[in-house]
Amino acid sequence: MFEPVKNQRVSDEILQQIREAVLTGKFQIGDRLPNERTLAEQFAASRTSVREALRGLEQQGVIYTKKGVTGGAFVADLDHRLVSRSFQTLLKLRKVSINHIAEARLIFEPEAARLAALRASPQDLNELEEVIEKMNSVVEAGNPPNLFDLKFHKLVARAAGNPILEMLADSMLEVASQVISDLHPSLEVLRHVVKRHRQVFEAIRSKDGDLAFTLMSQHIVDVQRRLGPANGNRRKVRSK
Amino acid sequence: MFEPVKNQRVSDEILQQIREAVLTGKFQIGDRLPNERTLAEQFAASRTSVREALRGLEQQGVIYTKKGVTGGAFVADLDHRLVSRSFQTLLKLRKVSINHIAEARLIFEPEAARLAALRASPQDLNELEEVIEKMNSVVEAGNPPNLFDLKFHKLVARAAGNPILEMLADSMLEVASQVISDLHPSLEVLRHVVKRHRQVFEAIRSKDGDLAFTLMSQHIVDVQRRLGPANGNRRKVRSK
DNA sequence: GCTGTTATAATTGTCAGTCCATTTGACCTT
DNA sequence: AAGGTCAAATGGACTGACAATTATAACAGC
Repeated sequence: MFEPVKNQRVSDEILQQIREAVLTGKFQIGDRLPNERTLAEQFAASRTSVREALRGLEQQGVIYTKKGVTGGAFVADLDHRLVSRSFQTLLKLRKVSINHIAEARLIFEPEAARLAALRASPQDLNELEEVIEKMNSVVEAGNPPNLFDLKFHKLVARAAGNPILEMLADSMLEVASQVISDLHPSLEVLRHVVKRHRQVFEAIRSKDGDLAFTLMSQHIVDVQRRLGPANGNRRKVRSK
Repeated sequence: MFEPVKNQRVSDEILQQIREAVLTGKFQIGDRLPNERTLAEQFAASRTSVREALRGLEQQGVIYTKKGVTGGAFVADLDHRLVSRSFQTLLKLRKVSINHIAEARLIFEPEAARLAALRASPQDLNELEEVIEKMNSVVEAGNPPNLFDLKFHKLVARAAGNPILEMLADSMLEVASQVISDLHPSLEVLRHVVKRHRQVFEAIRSKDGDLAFTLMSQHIVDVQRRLGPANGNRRKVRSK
């Protein structure tokens, strides 16, 4: 019924005002905010409070800061990573199991592959191919290819042209990859993964959405099956 | 090739360390962190830097602070609201459209319904039924039922037994529902929604996953079709 | 014995001021 | 020209002090 009269910290009030100014376009992407001392003066507050506000905005991804004479606080170009980061924190803190992630991936990634087949730009295709080849050479050199494996899946999600799918992929893969890389898969397994990536890529390139969907599905189930023995209770559902 | 030797702010280093400690469970939800002066001492840094770190963690939703003698920084029980908020920020900045949300819903909600049919507990079923009836009476009384509509979809996601789906539903639906409620749907439309919810519920209760999937799919497409005319540029892809 | 009031201590919140570090561009020297 | 030096602007860090808030303990009055 009644609102708290005034309880906010000074730094919160400042944060709010700057955030609003940025969100309503009073500052454009890349614009530099007034320097800390000026802001403190304008808000009739101490530099300390201004700085605390700026740290908060930085964490929100709204601004970034640079040092030096040309430095200052600049308006950042917000993208889906903003959501990704908070979602990741949530996943980590809530200790979501690897099985839950696998299940969610199995829902999203095949659809992402299907959409990618319909929407991928030439540049998307180039990047996909490039990352597959990189993974291949790293694998053949006997090194762990986690990063490129990850990147492939992220690129597919990006090619799907829906930032929500992209942010989902980013969040879940980031969390899952830590677990997966701990398994130290064999050379044979890794070669198979590369092969699968190539197949998915070909399906996307030839705009065969259904095929891309199916292949991605199989790929994820494959990898998941390999993880399976390590943690028992997967796929007990679906059997119906 | 070479990494930057050391560039981080003191406050960032502190933020990182505390965040890690919380994420790895060294501090449990509700635990109180040492007070600012102690932290400053432990990190061999000033209180200012510690405070900047705390402001950052607060924005991440990892901690919250209270004043007074029993006050301090406490590990927060992170929930979806943070993700929702960043979602809404992106929506405001038009980095995400309502169509993207619709597309994502169409991917995961039917699957959630299928899983719910297989996994829903008796209590889930009770709650689902209850919320449908509530929505029905609100609709018949001529009031807007946004909250109960929302709740139904969230409950389905929860009944699916995968916290990731639940978090997603919580974050995305919040945003979607605002847009939908702005359309002030007619009594007729609302009655139809209630009917559809009942059908989905029946499918879940009778453990018919495929039926639940199909019905939920249709339901979302239905609602989406009604939104369609209001904002032109949906489905412009796919046509190729 | 209960109730309301008053100290008191712990803690965050805020401030002003100082100095340091980094970065860039202007100026100067060779 | 090339390279070095210096000055200025800016964020980064620290210090010490005080204010505001909150729970608890002690106390006074009835």
